[in-house]
Amino acid sequence: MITEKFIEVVLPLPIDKPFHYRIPKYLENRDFTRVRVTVPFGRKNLTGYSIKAVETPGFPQIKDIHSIVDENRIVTDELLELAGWMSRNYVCSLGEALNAIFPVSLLPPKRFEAQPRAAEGVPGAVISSSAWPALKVHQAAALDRISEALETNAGESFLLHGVTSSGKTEVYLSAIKKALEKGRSAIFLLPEISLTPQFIDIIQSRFPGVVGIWHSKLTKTQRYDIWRKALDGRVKIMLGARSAIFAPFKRLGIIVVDEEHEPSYKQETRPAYQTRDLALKRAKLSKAVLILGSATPSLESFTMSKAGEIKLLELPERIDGRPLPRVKLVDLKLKWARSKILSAELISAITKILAKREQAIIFLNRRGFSPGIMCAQCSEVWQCPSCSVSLVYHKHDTRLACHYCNHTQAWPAKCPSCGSDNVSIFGVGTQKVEEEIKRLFPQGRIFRLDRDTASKKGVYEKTYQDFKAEEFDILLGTQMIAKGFDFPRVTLVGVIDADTALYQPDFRSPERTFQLLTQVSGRCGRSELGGEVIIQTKRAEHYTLQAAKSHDYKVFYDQEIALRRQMGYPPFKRLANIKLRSKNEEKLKLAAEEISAKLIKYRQDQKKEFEILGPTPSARTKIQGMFRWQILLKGEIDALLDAVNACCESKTFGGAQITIDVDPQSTL
DNA sequence: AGCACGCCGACT
DNA sequence: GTCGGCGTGCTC
Repeated sequence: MITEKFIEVVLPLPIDKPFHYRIPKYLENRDFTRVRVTVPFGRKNLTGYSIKAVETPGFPQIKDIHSIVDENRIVTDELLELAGWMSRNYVCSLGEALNAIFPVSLLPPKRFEAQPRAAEGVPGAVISSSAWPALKVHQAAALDRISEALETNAGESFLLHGVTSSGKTEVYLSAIKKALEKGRSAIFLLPEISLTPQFIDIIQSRFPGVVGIWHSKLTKTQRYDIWRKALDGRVKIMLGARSAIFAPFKRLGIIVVDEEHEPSYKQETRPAYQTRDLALKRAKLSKAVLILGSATPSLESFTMSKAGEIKLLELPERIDGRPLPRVKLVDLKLKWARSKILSAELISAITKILAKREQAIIFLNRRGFSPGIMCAQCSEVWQCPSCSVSLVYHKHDTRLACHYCNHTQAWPAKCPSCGSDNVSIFGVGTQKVEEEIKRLFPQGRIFRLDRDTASKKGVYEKTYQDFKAEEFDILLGTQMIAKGFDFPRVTLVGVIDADTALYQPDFRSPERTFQLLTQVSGRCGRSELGGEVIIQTKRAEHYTLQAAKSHDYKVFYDQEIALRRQMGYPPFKRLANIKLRSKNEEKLKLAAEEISAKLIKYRQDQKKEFEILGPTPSARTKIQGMFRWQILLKGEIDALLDAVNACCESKTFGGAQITIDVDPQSTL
């Protein structure tokens, strides 16, 4: 009798169990372990991962495998372990984790031709000898420490803390060069917005022919081509946003996570991983060196460096030796002069730079004209009908717009609740600031860059070029002007309102505000012209603003970490947010209460320790017609994961959809 | 995740 | 009488 062979396959579905298939006779001498296979599942075919061979089928009605996708084993021990870690830590199935690492969308295109493999490990062969500037003393010291770690091969991790323009990039590039000289590969992660053509040019000129650029606009064929080249060694450096952490290198030597504090490193969709933590885990597994770099490290990373889990490397000086710009906090509790938006100090600073033919960047983290519309009679505030947020008045089309969905409506002639026609706007958005600057400085040339003006393709790049060419004097905008822009003639940065970001009801608000203020401040004083930053606030005494004023990360860290400890927030305790959504508000509330009761019972029965905060309606109770509630768990990570696994096993509950966010970026 | 099956409300 | 809502359960 012929013995049949079976394999265990995990599928990219939220089902945490393997399925069994028979290996058909014509495929019986192929190696099936750790390759992608296409299998019949229900009434269609799915591509999954064959994990191991099994002798007996675990199911009576077993089906045959349809086909094999990969010629050779792709799922290495390291990456299988990484997938297992993701599955537990981000509460997803093994198949979902594997699908993040080896996407089933990365299938060989129909017309894909295999190319010859590159000779691996030719030291120095792929590195350009020109254009490598000499390192300054702090940079060289940091590089020495990293080079040592590359030698010892112990999977060491570093936090490279360097002020704006301290030359972190040259340290990264030199460290990558060392890794490549040892025949190993490199992953270089950036927040999506920092992946600019200028930076791509630099890295490609230093490492000609071996850099793979991994970004969201690649076609399927380009994506597969780069991935394939990384797999067989023709690409040695993968440069990209968070998903580049999964580059399939077999001899990974170094991982760089630049701007490691950036919230975009947290994936918001399933599996909701934190790239930074994944990088730490992958570096350990591959015995690779990890460099986390930032001018304003996340509280998590800096705390790890204090505990010695990662080594702190510091670049305390600007590369050009120039001082950081002078920061002035303008207290808005004091009298207004000629404007209700711009303080006398900011007006006089703008006047000066216009006279000197220099440039200014004005920052406000809110687009639109006015973020609130209120009835003066009965205080009714206009909200989006499908999202529980205020509508924002946009002056150019005199409409009210929701910033969470695409709803817009006409300006209300009368208040729907009291009939009064005394409807007024309050608050300030970028459009209103633009109007105000134009009123005060009719001679000044100003451009506003926010999601409304930059929605068309090429506007962002053109604005950059035009501002650089001094086609206008004042660049006004939101978050998107805070990062990466380097203009030598910008000598003034104005922050219209530091308070809204600071007083968001979220535990990370001070951290985000400090990071943002440090970042926008870094936009000026980048040349011999010097620079000044003016921050408008009603809370000038706040430690976050005081620390931003003195450019002192450590002062900020000490204050903020004391609060985190006192309140039991990360990194001292961890969070897991159980998010529930439903169209039916009543059912949602009941489901949330029932899950909460289950959690309380579990905690009692198992004698576990963690806090259960809620259930409560989420800060934005309704988004696009869906009501949202949440239960926030706080405690040791293992206790949280066990509790979530025990109490929220199904994806729906009482008509509500459940998603679990481990280490949420924000609790809003 | 899909997709089928199944059981209750308002329509030609 | 049926069309269709979404609640539940299954997929090797």
